[in-house]
Amino acid sequence: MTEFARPAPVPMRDELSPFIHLFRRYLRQRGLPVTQQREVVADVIFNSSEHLSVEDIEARLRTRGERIGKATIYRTMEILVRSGLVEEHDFGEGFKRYEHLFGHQPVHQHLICTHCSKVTEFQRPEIERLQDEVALQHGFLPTRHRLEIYGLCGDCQAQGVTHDYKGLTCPALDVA
Amino acid sequence: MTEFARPAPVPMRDELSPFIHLFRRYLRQRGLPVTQQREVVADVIFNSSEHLSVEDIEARLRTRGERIGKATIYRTMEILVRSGLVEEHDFGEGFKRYEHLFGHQPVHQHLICTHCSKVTEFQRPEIERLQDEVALQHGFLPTRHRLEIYGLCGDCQAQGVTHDYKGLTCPALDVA
DNA sequence: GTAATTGCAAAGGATTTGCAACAGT
DNA sequence: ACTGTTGCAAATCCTTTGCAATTAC
Repeated sequence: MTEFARPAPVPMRDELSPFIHLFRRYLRQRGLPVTQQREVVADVIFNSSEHLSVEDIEARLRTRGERIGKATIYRTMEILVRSGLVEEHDFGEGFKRYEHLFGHQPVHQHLICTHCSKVTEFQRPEIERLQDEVALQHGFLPTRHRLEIYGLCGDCQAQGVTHDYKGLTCPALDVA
Repeated sequence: MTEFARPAPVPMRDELSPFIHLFRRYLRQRGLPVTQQREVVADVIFNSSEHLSVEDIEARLRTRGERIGKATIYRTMEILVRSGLVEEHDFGEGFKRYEHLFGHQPVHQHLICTHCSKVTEFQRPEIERLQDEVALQHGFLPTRHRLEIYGLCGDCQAQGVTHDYKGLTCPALDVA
């Protein structure tokens, strides 16, 4: 039941995200071949508003009937990140996640549910100021920052999920 | 020249960090054996004000003349984190770093040099407020947050180091 | 046609796990 | 004595890399 005829195993160029043009343009500017694999991988990212792992991307490609090697996905992500069209995240899960930068605030932060891994974005412009202030105080030349808040999302709370043990340990408070 | 007689290959109990008592106490409370390996590994962390990787810890153990398996270090770090005496960090380097929590502000943030990996700590209490505010707005139940600022430390700037390409890409700005 | 990409499988690095020998209580 | 730990090696997970076949230009 995993393999059966799909309407359009190879998606038509016209059905790809309009943002694909930006990626094609970037590739041409660098003299890099615009391959079908690169287009489809980029399209998966461009069509998702989530923070996808390489495994997620693979799964969506499979759903589309595409069979693209994992190495190609990794190599394409590298180019996409370098192009500035996609951002790489490491939420401490042991693997990376990717997010396109269209329709987002140019700088934003993340709320990460430690139970269901859902990621919600928010923006607090004062972080930018704070970064510059702190950097100045320490003679630091800042390039980027990351603010992440971990906890339980509303859905998980509604389902009665309680906190993991994280932070709930009882540190020994006085010397024995 | 790596192997020669060391004064005290096995450190005496009395020379261990006074904080070791806290760890012993934690272990006893749980009915876990207080082993020499656990004590020495904990002592390495307790005696360093840096953010150590498992490899760093191994190196320091070697310097002390201790020969402790990597698996034991990993297993001990797990207990130390659970005890609340040590905090685990993931600065996106592909491995974890550990820091003890004595003599630190209970909550603090990090400045990370992308060139020499030096970590500087700072504290901005307003982050706490911000976390709670943002969480409230999104129906989130926060447990912890992380604010990290990446860039070049003063030393590296003084040595004439310039930024990596990170953030210096030129995203295609208009549709082709 | 030529140069770069693809896909596979092997390599790599960090971390984990299985298991027999061993240490702590 | 009994239970849990240690250390080694093998296994696992994510990611990178080498190389012959293939594709873009």
